[in-house]
Amino acid sequence: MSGETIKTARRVLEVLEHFDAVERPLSLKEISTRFDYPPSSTSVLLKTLMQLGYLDYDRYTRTYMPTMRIHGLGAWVKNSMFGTHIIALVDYVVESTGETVSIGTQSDLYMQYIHTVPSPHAIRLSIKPGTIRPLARSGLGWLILSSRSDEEVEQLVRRINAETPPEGRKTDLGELMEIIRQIRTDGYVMSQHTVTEGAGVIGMLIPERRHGRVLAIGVGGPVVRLTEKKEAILQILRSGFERFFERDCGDVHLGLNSRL
Amino acid sequence: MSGETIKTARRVLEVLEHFDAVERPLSLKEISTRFDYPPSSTSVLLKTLMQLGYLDYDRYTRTYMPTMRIHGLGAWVKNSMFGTHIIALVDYVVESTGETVSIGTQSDLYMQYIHTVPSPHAIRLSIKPGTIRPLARSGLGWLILSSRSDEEVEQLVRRINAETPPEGRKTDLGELMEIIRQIRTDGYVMSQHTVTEGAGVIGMLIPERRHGRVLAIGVGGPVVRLTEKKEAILQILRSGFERFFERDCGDVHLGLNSRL
DNA sequence: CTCATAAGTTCATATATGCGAAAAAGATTT
DNA sequence: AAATCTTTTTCGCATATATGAACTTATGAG
Repeated sequence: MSGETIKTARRVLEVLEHFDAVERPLSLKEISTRFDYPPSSTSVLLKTLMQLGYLDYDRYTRTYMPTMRIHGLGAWVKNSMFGTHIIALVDYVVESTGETVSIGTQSDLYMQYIHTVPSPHAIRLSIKPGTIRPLARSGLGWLILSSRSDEEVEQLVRRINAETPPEGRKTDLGELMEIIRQIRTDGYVMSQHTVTEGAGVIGMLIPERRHGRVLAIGVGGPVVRLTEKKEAILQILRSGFERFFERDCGDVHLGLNSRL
Repeated sequence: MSGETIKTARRVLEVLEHFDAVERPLSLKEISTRFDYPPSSTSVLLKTLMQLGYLDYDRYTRTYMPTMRIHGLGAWVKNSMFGTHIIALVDYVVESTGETVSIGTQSDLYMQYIHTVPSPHAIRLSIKPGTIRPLARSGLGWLILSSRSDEEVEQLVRRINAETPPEGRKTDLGELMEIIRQIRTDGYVMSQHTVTEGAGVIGMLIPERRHGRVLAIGVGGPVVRLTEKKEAILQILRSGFERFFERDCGDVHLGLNSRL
């Protein structure tokens, strides 16, 4: 499974995110040091971002600062991908459970968190939107797979194993199908310690696709807290669906006919 | 003056901006065609953006879609760079003049629009935030230069001319100093047809620096409309300063002592 | 004012990336 | 089911980019 990314693409986004982290102008030196980029590479990259309109450069303080161009990006995604009702659902579940709530979808052969609202608790599961997890080895990944046909799952597992390097862990189809059958029966997933020791997720499929994508909602937090209030969380999710989705959603599985 | 940018950096931002323009999932082919990128280069780039968390990929619709990671970037810039009072000033001037209003600053050897609020008119001057203009050949550029000492202006012009390719237009210091003296006398700039035929800008220096940066506010639009209501625009700018800035701003020049 | 230090730029070379052509995979039509 | 078309991936090679060392410029300390 290739994890290689284009170095410059990664750097562009690292730099822009770093400005978000510090929230002040930065010098070439500060960025170069922070990411261990060579100064000459950093200089060319920052000049490029200035030319493209994303940064401005003050010769007198010798610092770079983002322009407002960056701020406008992606404003449409929230409504287009989630609609006001899914956003309302997420906010409702955060308020009602007190935990971090995320929306996940299948992204290539991964499960990807495409939206996250963090818990107000100081002790919280911290998930950055965009984060990817193995599709066949994460709670929401299993949940999403449970919406696919057995044949599709088999095909995906074959693909995943084909792209796994020899030293990587292969996915056992039999074990995975067992997990998926259980999820289909329960109508939800609860996974503990699967990705992060001590952390878990309780999730359900969202009874609506967006842009052809299966979406899953997950409540994440320390396993101890999740275990204590598991039944409450499930009830909150169910009542959230009733409240924010118009149609009957007694059977939240989107069916074996996943190619819509 | 080197206009070269790193190809991949440019592509990263072109792709992300294109999603904003179309507001729907896109296939590799659509992106490749839109920008005339080779398919193999497009494939690697999109996979990289997925790995970095900015896009998700749906294998079934074979389309990419941004995640919410992009949406959070730059949210702090508005308040940090402008404060609520400069934002309020801009909105007030847009409402009162009916024209596009922008904030410009010196960025390296350019004047850069770092924030823009478009006019509600259908016929409006359209300026994308981040856009750069020659410092010595634009209205807001001259305005910003008017806040520098004569010595600093001379040094900048020398630098600009050194970086101008042989076939490019050199800046005549004498002519420029004449323009700048006039602006210093008037307390504002009105430029017509300088960058875009038929378009102009009326601007004043903002009586406050942010992060060490000189800021200029400009009202842009068709020359005809600007000429008609020039005095009104100047009055609106002045009353805006009085309203949104606490200190006395009778002399909006920030002084010859520009190194604060 | 001089010297030392720090930051940023330049340039030749090494390496990563981009490209085009071919191949593979998927979808549509017959 | 087979053929055809479209989209995406693969791979060897050409080109762009990244790097390190040296140089230049700017700043701060004495």
